[in-house]
Amino acid sequence: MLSTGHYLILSSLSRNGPESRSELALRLGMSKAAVSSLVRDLLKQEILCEQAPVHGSGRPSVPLAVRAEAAWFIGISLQDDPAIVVLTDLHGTVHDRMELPRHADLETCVSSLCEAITYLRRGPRSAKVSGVGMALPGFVANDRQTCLACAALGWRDVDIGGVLSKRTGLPTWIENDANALILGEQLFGALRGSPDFSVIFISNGIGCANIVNGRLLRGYAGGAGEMSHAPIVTDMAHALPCRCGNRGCLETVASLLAIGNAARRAGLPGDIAELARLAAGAHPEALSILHHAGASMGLATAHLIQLIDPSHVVVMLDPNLRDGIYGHALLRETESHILRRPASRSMIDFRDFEPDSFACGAASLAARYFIFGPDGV
Amino acid sequence: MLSTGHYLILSSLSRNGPESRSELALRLGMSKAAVSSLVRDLLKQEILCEQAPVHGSGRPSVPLAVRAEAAWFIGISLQDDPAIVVLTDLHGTVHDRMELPRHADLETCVSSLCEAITYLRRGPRSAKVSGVGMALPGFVANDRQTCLACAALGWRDVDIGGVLSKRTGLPTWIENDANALILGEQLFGALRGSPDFSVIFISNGIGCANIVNGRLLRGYAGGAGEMSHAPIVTDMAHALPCRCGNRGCLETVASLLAIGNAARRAGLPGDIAELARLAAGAHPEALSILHHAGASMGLATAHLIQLIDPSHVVVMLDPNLRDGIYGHALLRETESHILRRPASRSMIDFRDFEPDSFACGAASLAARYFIFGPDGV
DNA sequence: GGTCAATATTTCATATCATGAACTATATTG
DNA sequence: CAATATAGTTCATGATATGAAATATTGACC
Repeated sequence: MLSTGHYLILSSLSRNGPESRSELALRLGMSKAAVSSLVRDLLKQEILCEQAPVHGSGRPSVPLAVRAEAAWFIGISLQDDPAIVVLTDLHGTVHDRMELPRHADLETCVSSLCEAITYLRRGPRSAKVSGVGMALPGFVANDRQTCLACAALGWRDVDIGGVLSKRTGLPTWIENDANALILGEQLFGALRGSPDFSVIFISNGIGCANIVNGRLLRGYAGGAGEMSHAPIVTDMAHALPCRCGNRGCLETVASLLAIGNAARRAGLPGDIAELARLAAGAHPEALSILHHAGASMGLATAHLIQLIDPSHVVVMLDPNLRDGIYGHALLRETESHILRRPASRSMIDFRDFEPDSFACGAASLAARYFIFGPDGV
Repeated sequence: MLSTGHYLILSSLSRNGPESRSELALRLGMSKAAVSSLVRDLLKQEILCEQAPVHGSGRPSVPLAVRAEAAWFIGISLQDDPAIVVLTDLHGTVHDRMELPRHADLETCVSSLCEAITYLRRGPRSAKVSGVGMALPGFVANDRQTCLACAALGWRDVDIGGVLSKRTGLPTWIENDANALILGEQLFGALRGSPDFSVIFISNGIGCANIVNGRLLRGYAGGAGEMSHAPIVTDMAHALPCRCGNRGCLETVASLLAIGNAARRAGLPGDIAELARLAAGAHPEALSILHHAGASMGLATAHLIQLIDPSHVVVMLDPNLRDGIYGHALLRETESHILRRPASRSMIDFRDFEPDSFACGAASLAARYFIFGPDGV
């Protein structure tokens, strides 16, 4: 069994990349003796490995790294249809994947997922698969087991975590899709280790999550990051009703669904790629719709930046939108509404929608437990 | 010297109020033996005291409490002119206070403050004064010593903490005014121990700070909570220029200064109390100005709630505004733009502006160190 | 090539700290 | 008064981190 000390080492190596025993001791404020002994255990258990020595003056230091093959994880995304199930290693690399229809019926859903999991666990790795994570578009209880509400699947108070855990015999964690995404980014992604950043994704809906002080910002009722229903259109003459009951929410103008609807209302094609092509050809209505959507998104992003002050905002969206007037309006509107920062670089990183992002984030939920331990250092 | 264990006990008692040794052991997950021994030390050092036994069945339990007189703190507010200096005990009760002119000149400012501190430290308490905290309207560096920028005082990169510390011989912490306010509320106030809440104050400027996951949300560059420059007026025909260089910021419509300016532009008195009186008498222009200001404040508050999801939002403002159309518009606009929560109670707590709030918050910065220890448990 | 200085890592006796079990203390209840 | 229940203490024990000294492994310099 691993102790708190072991987990400290593991999480530091995972966050900060390979480091020698001496560097670890310095960073963690522990004695070299303690680190040495803890590392010995982790090497014996083949969780860490030694890398090629680094030569300086004096005895070379031996960087220690987390072994990718030390543990494997299953990640499930119900964010969209089809559902995606992946098998990742401890570095978040996907080694195998499956797509299957997303079933709303709990029993059908669980059986098809379990079948996929059994398939992905085949072979010698089986014993080292350490947990399952699931991302879904909805609210999840604090126990990270129960889905409190999921409009897309029609679920209410569904103990999907408990059921999966019982059927697979593996510990299981459930998360909201945006939260899973940012937790994956924090553990595996380019922004690994950054203590303050945000992720926004724009698809049929709009999702947002924030890491602050190195931890996920959940809020009092788990509703933090609900950018999607930010009151953006305040001119009530133009505010559209939203499914949440209010009017003028961000998602009524800036989501793919909203853009498609607006286009159809104007007699244009509802398909995003086609609409973007029209806009690129200077079609005035298409330009207007996409500009309004992008600027609204930018305004909401400015609110986010002013309130939360992240170091980066990762924005995942369709390349057609990113490269056209939507992306341009988003950037311009954001930057014109935030206080000038000393670093003049843009803090917005566009990123393509990659199909496995959510499933990877889901797998990271289980990996997190392996790396940070039961107390979540 | 106190160990981590001692600070665990101290912070638990401070957060959760008096508890017996057994209750502490349960809450902190420590053995009764450990708690017993740690408490013994703290009693001997007169940091804790035993309260009257509570009788149940079996041996009565002895609640332990933090002794208010165990330590004293100096709190300085430069939030407004005059500056305020208070002496508080470990419970945040003000025992003595002084007001003095707020000097922009560093040397004059420091000398007058030191004089006040010397005066407040007179008498037998002197030895138990453990630290100094200061709140000022500006940006503070991460070391909590240097004021990076303060428009009201014209300061830039002023090591006010270092100077005060050297002159008084006491450890000193500097904070932004809103941050000091919320940290005081977290340590001493009614919301003590709540892990997710926000504080907004409305005076000549607008300040905001948030506690999330039990910690202050500072953001990447210390700029979190900058609600004051949230882009609220998006209709550029009506957006007023703001001192930050943008247009339509919240503070150009909702701050006392902005309200006064708007009133004067309309040929009305700039004084808030008088304006409120006119509005109460149904003066249409006064009503319009105050409604617009309050609704703007409410819109920004809705953004805050949607993004951060606090359990409470404490709003400190002039009673004249709270009880009139401003407060009403603020509440209505906020509630009409947030997702319905299961608990239908309002999450907004109005509170009067009390003159010593900021100085008390400042004192809490030093008290925090005494209670949580150097590692800030 | 040999020696020295520099740095990394390990060893080990020791100090610290929390624990569990047994014990003591002090109440209520009948 | 005995039985019962809960609070708090004592103490031997075990786990864990520590500091200092020893060992290991290199580059630099003569």
